[in-house]
Amino acid sequence: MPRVSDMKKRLTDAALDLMWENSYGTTSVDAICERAGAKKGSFYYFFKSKSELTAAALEAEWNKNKANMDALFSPTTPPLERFNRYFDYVHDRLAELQEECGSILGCPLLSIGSEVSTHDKVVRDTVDRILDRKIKYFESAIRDAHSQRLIVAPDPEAKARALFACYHGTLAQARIQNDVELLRDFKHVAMDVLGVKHVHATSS
Amino acid sequence: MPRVSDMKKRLTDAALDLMWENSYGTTSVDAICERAGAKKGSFYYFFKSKSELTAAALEAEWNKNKANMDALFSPTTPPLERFNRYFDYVHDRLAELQEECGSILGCPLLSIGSEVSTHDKVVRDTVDRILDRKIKYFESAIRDAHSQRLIVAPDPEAKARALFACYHGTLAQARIQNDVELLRDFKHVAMDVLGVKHVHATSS
DNA sequence: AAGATAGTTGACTGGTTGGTCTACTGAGCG
DNA sequence: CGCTCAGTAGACCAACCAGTCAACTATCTT
Repeated sequence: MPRVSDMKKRLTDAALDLMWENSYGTTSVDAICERAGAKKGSFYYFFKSKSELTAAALEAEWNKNKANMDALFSPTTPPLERFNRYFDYVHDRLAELQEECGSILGCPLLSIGSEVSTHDKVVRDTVDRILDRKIKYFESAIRDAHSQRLIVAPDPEAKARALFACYHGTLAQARIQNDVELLRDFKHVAMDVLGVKHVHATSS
Repeated sequence: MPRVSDMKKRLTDAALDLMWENSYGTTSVDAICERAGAKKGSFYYFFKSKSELTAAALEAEWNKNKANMDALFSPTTPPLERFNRYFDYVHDRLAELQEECGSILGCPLLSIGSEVSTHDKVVRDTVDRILDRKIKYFESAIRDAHSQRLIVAPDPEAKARALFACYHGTLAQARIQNDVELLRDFKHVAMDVLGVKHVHATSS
């Protein structure tokens, strides 16, 4: 078979970078091509539309991150510790990106998802699917914590969704205010949401 | 003074409607004009750019809602009850809008804010300012709850921010999944975040 | 009635958009 | 060598974009 090319990857990488830093709507096909060093023809050779490219980019990003998530949420780590490590990891990563590009970028799934949800079924479904997969990490950590009697969570799925939503709200807030410190405190909020008993000296 | 016109209001209303349902990026000046029944010239007579119009629209929306917020968060209402009423109100409102337009729309401030935060200072600052004002309602309710010993919240501002972020994350999630039910459960999550003791029969 | 002022009109510009199309290139296989 | 075929090139298109402008109109004041 003739010729192989890394162009597909270059295009999805470029797209994700631009959409993460800016937004889906303001990221043009031309801009994606330019950053990927591709010409229009190549773009439409690999993808039949901007929204298909976006779906592919999000899936690719997920695959890149999966191993990392698996490690952070390894069953060999105590369940509540998994959350701490995950939140630390995201905090550090976003802080790093902030130095590169000057802005807190939040979660691309959430930003892109909420931007296109009402008018792009392809991207929306992809976002939905990936979010579901991510929630599964939360869910099983919560179930483990429950079975170890660290928390009371008779409905781990609902608890996971709630915590997930809270975390993503905080990420969005951090993006808008461009303040990474909002993420530092989230660990404690998470423990509240999970219902971990406080080690406070306060009574009443 | 010659001639009065409601065009400014029609423009901000149209803009907010369109941006709420779709997004900032996909809402064109032409589309705003069409919905407002205005011509290009009128638009640029009142506003010098799309982002200035957006800022004005968000401020106008805030003013429209302020009285309502004041009532919901009235100091005459028991502090935790204020939250219940507020969450119920938003839930009902979004459910109503869903019937009209088929989608859960979330919070326009958050969607627009997170979309433009990295590249539109005017809109970003407006969003930031209004979010701050909204958090104040949470903050004073939390402070009241604390002083009535309903919760333990030595830092009401931080607690308010946390709850606010959690709520907006849930709104975003509801928008993406187009599922209003996610909001119904939030009341309980909120009580967890606030640290209200459970009335559960369950013992650890 | 006259004039000042607040608001309206729509044609126009120059650049950008997502997307199409045809001609081309180069690596590997027989 | 020459064929095949994955991948590349870039000109082209119609629609659309934000924004400009000079002419126009309606209403109030005097």
